[in-house]
Amino acid sequence: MEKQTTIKDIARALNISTSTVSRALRDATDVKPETKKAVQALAEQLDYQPNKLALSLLNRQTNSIGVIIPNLDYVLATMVKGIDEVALEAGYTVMVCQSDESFGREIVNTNRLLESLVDGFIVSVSSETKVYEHIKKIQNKKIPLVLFDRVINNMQAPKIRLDNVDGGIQATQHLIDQGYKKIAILAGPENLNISNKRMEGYLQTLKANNIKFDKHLAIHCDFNQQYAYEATKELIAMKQRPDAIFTISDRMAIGAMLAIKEKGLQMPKDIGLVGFNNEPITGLVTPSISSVEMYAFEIGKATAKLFIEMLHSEEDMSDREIVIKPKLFIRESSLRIPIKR
Amino acid sequence: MEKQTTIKDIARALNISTSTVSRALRDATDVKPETKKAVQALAEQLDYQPNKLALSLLNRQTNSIGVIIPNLDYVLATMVKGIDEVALEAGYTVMVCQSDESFGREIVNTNRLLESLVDGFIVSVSSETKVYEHIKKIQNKKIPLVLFDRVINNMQAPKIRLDNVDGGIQATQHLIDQGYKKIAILAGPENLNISNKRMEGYLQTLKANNIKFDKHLAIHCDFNQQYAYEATKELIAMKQRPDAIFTISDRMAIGAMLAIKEKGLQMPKDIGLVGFNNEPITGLVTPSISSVEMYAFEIGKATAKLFIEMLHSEEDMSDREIVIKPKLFIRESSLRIPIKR
DNA sequence: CTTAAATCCGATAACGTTACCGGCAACGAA
DNA sequence: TTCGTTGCCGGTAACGTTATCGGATTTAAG
Repeated sequence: MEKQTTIKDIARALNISTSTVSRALRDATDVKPETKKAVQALAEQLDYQPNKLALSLLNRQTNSIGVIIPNLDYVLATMVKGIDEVALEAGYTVMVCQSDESFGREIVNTNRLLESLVDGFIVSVSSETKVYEHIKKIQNKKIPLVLFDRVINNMQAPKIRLDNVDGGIQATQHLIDQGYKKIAILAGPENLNISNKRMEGYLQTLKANNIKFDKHLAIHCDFNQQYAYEATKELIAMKQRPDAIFTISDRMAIGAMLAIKEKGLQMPKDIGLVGFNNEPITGLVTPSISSVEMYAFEIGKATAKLFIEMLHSEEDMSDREIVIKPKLFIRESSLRIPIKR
Repeated sequence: MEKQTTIKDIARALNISTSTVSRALRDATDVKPETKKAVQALAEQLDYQPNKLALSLLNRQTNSIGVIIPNLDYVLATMVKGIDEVALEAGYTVMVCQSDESFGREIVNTNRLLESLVDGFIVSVSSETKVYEHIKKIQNKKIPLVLFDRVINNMQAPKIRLDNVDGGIQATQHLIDQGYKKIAILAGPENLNISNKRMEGYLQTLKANNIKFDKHLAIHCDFNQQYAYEATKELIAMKQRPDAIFTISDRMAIGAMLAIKEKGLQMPKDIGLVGFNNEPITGLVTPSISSVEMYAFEIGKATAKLFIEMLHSEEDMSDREIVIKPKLFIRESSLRIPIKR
């Protein structure tokens, strides 16, 4: 990597001062038109590009956003796409750091970006993360922070998230409406808030419909297809097996589907299934799987918008919370009774 | 965002010079132990973090890598994961910019990162990209560049890519071995190199097996499920319809599968299907779809390794080309004759 | 012809950090 | 006592850029 052309090179070549070059390039008023032209021509010729580093150092802003996420699966990749789009539009560059669900890597990533490389943070915490010192550190340094999707509940920061309780309600109520009586739930890790909220919706709905909660029908397992497959095998091996399963992700729904098929049970007749995320795959498998759409792209865009608003506003926004409503998409896996309109 | 503590703050507080503080923090030899301790203690207390911007400006290196990719679908997200892992290990931060397959956004992203924000580039071009001026600009400025996956053929730069021709050969030969006679191909956009190479493998294999190429059986369509669905509908509506389809992505294979099912044809009996990428979904749909594994994670890691080697070496590496061998995973969609071992 | 205003430009400091050089003590040796 | 040698520290310049101020020259106005 060789030395890039700088304002000094241009100044030297034209025998003028760097100040004048700087002004000429920014098309300031107090530069003679000829000088301006000469400078701009030479800049063009030498392929001059201003050094952002120097500018950032001077202005104390980098015009870049640090995005900390646990992985790049379908949902988060979609959210990042939304963030990216809005950020690009607003002139910001996005630095995406994925922790691969590792607490340690989340901390490393955060610290790296903290070294004055970004103007602020957009964070979704990993499933391993139970302690939030590294996030609090961002706040202590008064650096703008927005939480999204996997938000931290008792943290004073703007948040954008899905109404996960409502998602749980929609899924569960739908299964009840379809005549399912023993509804199991495959939840995620116990400390994962989005999972717990979806389960809360499930519990609320059972109660509202006077169905007693059977704790054997609620299984926490890792956010992954294989575990869901195992867990489902256990569920449907019970003497009083459930007649429906609500999984809090589509990956898990796929795992459940595999176990159900293997056992030779029919969906939706013998057993109903509802997933979460509404990934494209849910419409492609047989039977197609009902799933709760979480509008990931919109959440991403809303997050970036809120973040940029925060950067430009003096107002304290730490109480802001944007909650997106999910929507159940009903497909074959849970539709026993035709929907009336 | 408030002012962060700097070396000056510490110097002022302890009534010493910034030079001494700097040395004390770097644990240099020529500082009195007491001074050193005092400085380090105060730095700890004030949560001092060195300003990377200032360092980068001084050392002319940022320790970050710009990654330009067309999207964040399964394959590229997996590759990015690989890049990320190696880069993190080596102390680099990765800036991922996706162009969303837009030529314009690719240029914007490149220029943004060019403003001295990254030490080099890892690039996979968008499917829209037919002109490479923005990439050449990187090279003109003598900034390290590595191309991966969707490489640019006639560009003098290190490349890491899949042996796409071989992937095409494996898929096509397998279909021929399974007794399919009229094998169609769903290719991507016409200027997309990876697509053309896979097709080249297809053509070579036909020739090697003395099968005449029928140009009506080769369809170029957008890299997407919907178009593949439409194209397949046309293919199987032909009077002499193909008895097998090779699609150059799994997304397209899914589209083809939907069209085939809709028509009531059976896989693998009536029609065989082979996809590309070996996405998890191929093993989950019914029938499961044979697909060519491209080892995306390994490609990502190899790319980052080569890139970092390039940064630290004086040697000209622009002739380097790492080619990864793909491997066909045979599943239900194309298996008519049991494989003998 | 003088004065005020307009036009154009350069010097300087600053952003945060480190490399480099030089200086001042204190100390031991001659 | 004198002279080098350490040990410790401070000053300065530099990375690339811009904001600010002030100065010089030209132009316009009286």
